[in-house]
Amino acid sequence: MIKVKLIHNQPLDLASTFQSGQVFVWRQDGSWWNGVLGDHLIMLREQPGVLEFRTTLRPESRLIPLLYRYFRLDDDLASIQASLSKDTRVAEAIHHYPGLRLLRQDPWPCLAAFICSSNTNILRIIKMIDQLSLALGQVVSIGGVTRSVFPSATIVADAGEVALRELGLGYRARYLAETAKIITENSLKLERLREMSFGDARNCLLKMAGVGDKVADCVLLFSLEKPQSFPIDRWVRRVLEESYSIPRELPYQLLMAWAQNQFGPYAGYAQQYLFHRRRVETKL
DNA sequence: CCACGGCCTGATTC
DNA sequence: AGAATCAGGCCGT
Repeated sequence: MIKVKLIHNQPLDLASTFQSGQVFVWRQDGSWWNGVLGDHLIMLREQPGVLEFRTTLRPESRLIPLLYRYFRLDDDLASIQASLSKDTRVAEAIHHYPGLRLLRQDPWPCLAAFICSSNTNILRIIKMIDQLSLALGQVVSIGGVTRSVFPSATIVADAGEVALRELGLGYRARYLAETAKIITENSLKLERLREMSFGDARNCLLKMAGVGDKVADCVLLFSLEKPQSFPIDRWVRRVLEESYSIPRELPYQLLMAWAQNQFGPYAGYAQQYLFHRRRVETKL
């Protein structure tokens, strides 16, 4: 159980990155965070310019390129932030959370999480993801920390709607079961959506059960390499109405087009900053 | 294309 | 206290 370090030169704040609603698997335990990526348990601790980690992956050094991808350390965040800061509301949000980064997640767990996210709150999403992993996923542990792997689409499909309902998914059970089944039967590789254009990948997602505009845009942004994606939930809509004098209750597509024009090719980053800032403001 | 009601569930508000 | 509302929507009509 050795500790390994990933040295980087990028703004990175684990707390805001993990708690800004893009991912639901990370838990804080003292100065360490633990979570599961793929089949492996990861523990992370941040020091200036350095990410310290422990993992069940062997050899441990194999995790370094994976973390590099996961945290999108290939994005030059400073220059993205500079270009987004032409917008004063976004600039203000960046000022508060300069180390908030978008993550590059695995598409299936990401899709599943956001199918579960409809009409509910973050606490309950975490609970549902947790229940799915505990009931259907393999156990992984390091030292005293034990977590469970998020089950594959095949395992979820085999479990079936009734079992998912018993895990507390409610009406989302049918959506997740159906989508898992389609993905398994067509051996549809969600990763292939990365190679498609934003519009093509989006249309493909929209055909899946439980996936509408908002869920599709979350999956595109958080796992499919589409940084122009601009998911609009209640919070983001609220910000647009309050800070940009956007009329209330405009249709989703109209708002999305406005935002992509306003914020440009990295509109998704703007969304993440605005969303997180607005939510924290409410709690204050 | 838009508007509307129903839907699982748990916490919070009225 | 018990009902309505809210919470990171989607689906069918």
